[in-house]
Amino acid sequence: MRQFIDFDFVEAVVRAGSIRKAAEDMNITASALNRRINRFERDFGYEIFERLPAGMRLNPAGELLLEHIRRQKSDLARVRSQVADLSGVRRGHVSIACSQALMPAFLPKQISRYRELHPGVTFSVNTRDRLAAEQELASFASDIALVFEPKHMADFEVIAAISQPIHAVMRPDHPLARHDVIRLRDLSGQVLVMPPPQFAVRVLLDEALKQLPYIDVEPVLVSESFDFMSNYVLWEGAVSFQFPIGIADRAGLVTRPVATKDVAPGKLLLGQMRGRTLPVASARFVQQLVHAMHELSGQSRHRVDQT
Amino acid sequence: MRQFIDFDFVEAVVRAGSIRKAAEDMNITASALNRRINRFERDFGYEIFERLPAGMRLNPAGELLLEHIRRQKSDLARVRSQVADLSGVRRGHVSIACSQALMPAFLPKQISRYRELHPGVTFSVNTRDRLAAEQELASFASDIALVFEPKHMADFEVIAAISQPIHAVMRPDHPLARHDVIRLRDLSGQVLVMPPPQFAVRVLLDEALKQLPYIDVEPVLVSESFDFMSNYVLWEGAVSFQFPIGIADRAGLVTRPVATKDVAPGKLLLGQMRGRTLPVASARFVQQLVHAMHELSGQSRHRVDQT
DNA sequence: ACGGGTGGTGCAGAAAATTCACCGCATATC
DNA sequence: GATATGCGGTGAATTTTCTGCACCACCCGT
Repeated sequence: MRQFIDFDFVEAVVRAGSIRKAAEDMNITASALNRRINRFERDFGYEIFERLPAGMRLNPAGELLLEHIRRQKSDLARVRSQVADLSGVRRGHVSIACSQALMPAFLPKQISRYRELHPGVTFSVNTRDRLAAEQELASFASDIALVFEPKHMADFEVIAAISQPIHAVMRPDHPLARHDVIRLRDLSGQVLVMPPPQFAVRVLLDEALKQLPYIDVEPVLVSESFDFMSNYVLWEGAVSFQFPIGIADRAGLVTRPVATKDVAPGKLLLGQMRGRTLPVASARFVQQLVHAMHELSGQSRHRVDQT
Repeated sequence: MRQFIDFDFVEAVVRAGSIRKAAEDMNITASALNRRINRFERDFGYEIFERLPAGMRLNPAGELLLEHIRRQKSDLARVRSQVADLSGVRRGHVSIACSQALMPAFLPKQISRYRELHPGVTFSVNTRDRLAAEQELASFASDIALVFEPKHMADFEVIAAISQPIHAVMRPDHPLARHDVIRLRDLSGQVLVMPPPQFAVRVLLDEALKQLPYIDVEPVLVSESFDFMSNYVLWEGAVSFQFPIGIADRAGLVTRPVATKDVAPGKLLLGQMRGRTLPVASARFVQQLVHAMHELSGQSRHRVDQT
């Protein structure tokens, strides 16, 4: 879009930190960029950059403006997507920030199902922790987020939530595999594999273990990758943990729920930027996700009731 | 702002209905305007105008885009006002759509008081009925609305509300002037002056009169102008009606409240476009209005309690 | 058939943006 | 303390973009 070229230049300067670097990024002379920025500030009525010897930094006014620019662009994208929908083209792009557990099965399945209906829609999916996901929503870098136990920030609007009891992952020949439900005390003395302390699975486990200080449970292996942890369990007869939504059916591994009276279930939250109107494609996909989550929630509740 | 020139041109074409007329309005050649519009549509990716033999009309995509343009401009104005506030300039503009009753005393007083603190802030005030006021909010033509008994539409967000018992307006020598409170039955046989049926005062009176069909009350004079009605009462010994907020102290006229058990009081509502973040100047003025309305409500309630 | 309205186009000249060459300045570096 | 490097800013020439003019094809009501 021709009109937002000045906005683009402002953003480039913010990113690069100096006019000369930004000019190089944008394939333009520093001189020309300098003039554009100065003219823009004159038009806008206020300076938006601090001129430091080392380069340019946004001042508070600039921060406000940058926020406006981002909101504005995002809104235009929404309008364009609605217009596309109007002419029956069904195009668009959906960007998602989510936690690891959605990667093995849930999101691939949902996205492929959605693309069967609307092949014109493209996706970007990135793993982000609770905090990073929320920041991406706030900066309009992602449309929707799907994370466990996010710190509830003001800008995070929860669209749907489901409860996910933690499951233990092990080989079929593991002694605990005979249990239908794993109690916390069963873990005493077992070889355990866990994610680092800030991960939702670990937070919930640690919280529960604080109640039973006499039990000896220390992970022998800590990793940020659930994929790696699952693979490791195949080799040493160890026990790993994961939310059921993150468990891909894999030969050689079985999963057993951990009793929810021992360990509180994790909350998976689907969220967006508060007050934002999502583009058509994203809004549709959110609808599908909400539906899928409700189904899942019904199933898991059913399973829990059986135990 | 340099960047929104294309938006301005689009709006001009929408207003004028044809490129040639719009070109004249914008002091530019039709040829140049035509190119701009075509280039814009090419950049945007979709046609936004229908080319008719008679001229140009927005298509649905264009409607969507126009809405975006308006929202966008309004948001930029808000950002600019916030920035101005940041640098301590205290500038800005407040546009108000309100009913007649606010014109004689309330708004002049409030605006002058506000401008004593912030002389840099300018105002525009227009009388609008309930429906038109809400439409102005929705199209961002007005920041705030102050109307009686608006039809509650989805986009109208009520910020504050006060109750206003209807008052009768008459000369001091009128027989009813001896009463402290006017009962509905007292009006029987009097010479009455009323606004047309859609006005809030009239709606409330008609509603009350339906309960007492045996009373003979028909206005001898109907006018849309409360100012005119008040003036007329000075000449013929008639009775007119108005909300107390709309009554300017005027020599030769007295007002008496109509008993609220006979006629329901009117509701004066202060509102804005739902979900919108108002510019700093408007937001401040709204705060002042809310305060003033609360004070007024306290007074009137006090007065009502006395009766 | 006509006159007045519409949007659209080729081309020459006007206007605006970009480039290139510099300047002054503050900060690192030796 | 001299030097080198990076920064933002400016003047003049050049390139790109845009505008204005004349004109076309079209539709409509008379």
